[in-house]
Amino acid sequence: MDPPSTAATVPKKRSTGRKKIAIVKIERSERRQVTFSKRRMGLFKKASELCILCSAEIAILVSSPAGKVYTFGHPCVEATLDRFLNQQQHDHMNHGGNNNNNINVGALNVSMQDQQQQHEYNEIASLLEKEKKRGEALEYLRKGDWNGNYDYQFWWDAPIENLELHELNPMKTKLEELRKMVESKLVVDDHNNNNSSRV
Amino acid sequence: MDPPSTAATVPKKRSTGRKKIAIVKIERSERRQVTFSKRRMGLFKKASELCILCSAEIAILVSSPAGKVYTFGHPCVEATLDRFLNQQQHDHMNHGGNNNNNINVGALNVSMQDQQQQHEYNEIASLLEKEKKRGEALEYLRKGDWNGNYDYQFWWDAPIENLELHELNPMKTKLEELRKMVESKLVVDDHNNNNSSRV
DNA sequence: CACTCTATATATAAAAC
DNA sequence: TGTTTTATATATAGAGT
Repeated sequence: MDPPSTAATVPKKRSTGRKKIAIVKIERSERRQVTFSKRRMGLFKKASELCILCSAEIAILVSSPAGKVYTFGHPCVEATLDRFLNQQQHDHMNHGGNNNNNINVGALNVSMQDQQQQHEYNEIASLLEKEKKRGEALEYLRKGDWNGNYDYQFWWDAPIENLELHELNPMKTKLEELRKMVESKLVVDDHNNNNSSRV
Repeated sequence: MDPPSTAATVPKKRSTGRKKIAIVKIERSERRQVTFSKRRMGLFKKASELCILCSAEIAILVSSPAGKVYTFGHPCVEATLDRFLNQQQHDHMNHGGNNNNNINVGALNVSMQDQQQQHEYNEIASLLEKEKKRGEALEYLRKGDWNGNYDYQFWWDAPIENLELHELNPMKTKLEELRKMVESKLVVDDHNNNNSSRV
């Protein structure tokens, strides 16, 4: 049902929709450029909203691989930069144990910067911890305790085809442990829920 | 499977979902704070992605109404800022010749610092993504979508303790299949290598 | 505050203009 | 590169823990 000659009337699908992409460098320069452009705008928009919604000030400097530098500022880049540099000289923020490594060499220094970055680091580290906890049930199964030396996240990730015999034994043992866990769980559940699923 | 309208047992909707908001200053300080926090994180994440995807450099400085200043930088704030501000005296990072991870004032300092820290940040961010990915699989299973059509590579990632009986049966079946695979592999290996490991 | 959950608002990857 | 369309992937507001 694809009349080549009367194509004009066919409401052709113009897109397959947004695709998921991995966050790794986009190799095709054309795509990279397009993405850069789109995302830079999106970023600036987000920044703008953040400022308005929360009465925050912001300065963003982005340099594209091409070398061009784009900036965004609210109320303006200079103002925020000034404030930032200024605060560094005073540096009276809540600095945990670090009083002021207010070095002041050159126009910039790292004093507070370090603090903040440390904070960011801590934040994301905390997130990571959380995520890890979610997989707590599996942790003990993670590779590392058994004899293999493969860099797989989980021992079962190892491609069996490539394993040596001595590596398979501990694997099998673990698998059986796992199976037992499952079985015992089944019993418990069966007991509690009177659900007669057969094993 | 239709709940007998016993109001008390009805799992109440926990949320009405995201609401559209106007981009104007949020007056309630509590909400403003929460929003600031969420969006700042989102902004930094976007920035991070932009950098990775497009090999861009970036520096973001945000001052919250509370006066705190948060920064984000890739590869680090100074590098980008410095480039923007003064191409002249960018050697401040070397601290007059001593360009290392010296510790000066205070307990923290970090001077060695940003690059290093940023690197760690990136690494941990990457790890976080990984963990999140695994977490997704867990989540689906925990939610009872075991029989769903999610194409996760590792169905066994499910935290058994939290699974329900009906979720365990298919799991067990699969575990046994897996075990058989291992066993058969053992045989092959045994045959080939004449390694008398027992199963 | 830090985190979860849900329902929705937004941001965007692709493709074509 | 700018814009528009389409189909989806993400980000998040609001409420609760």
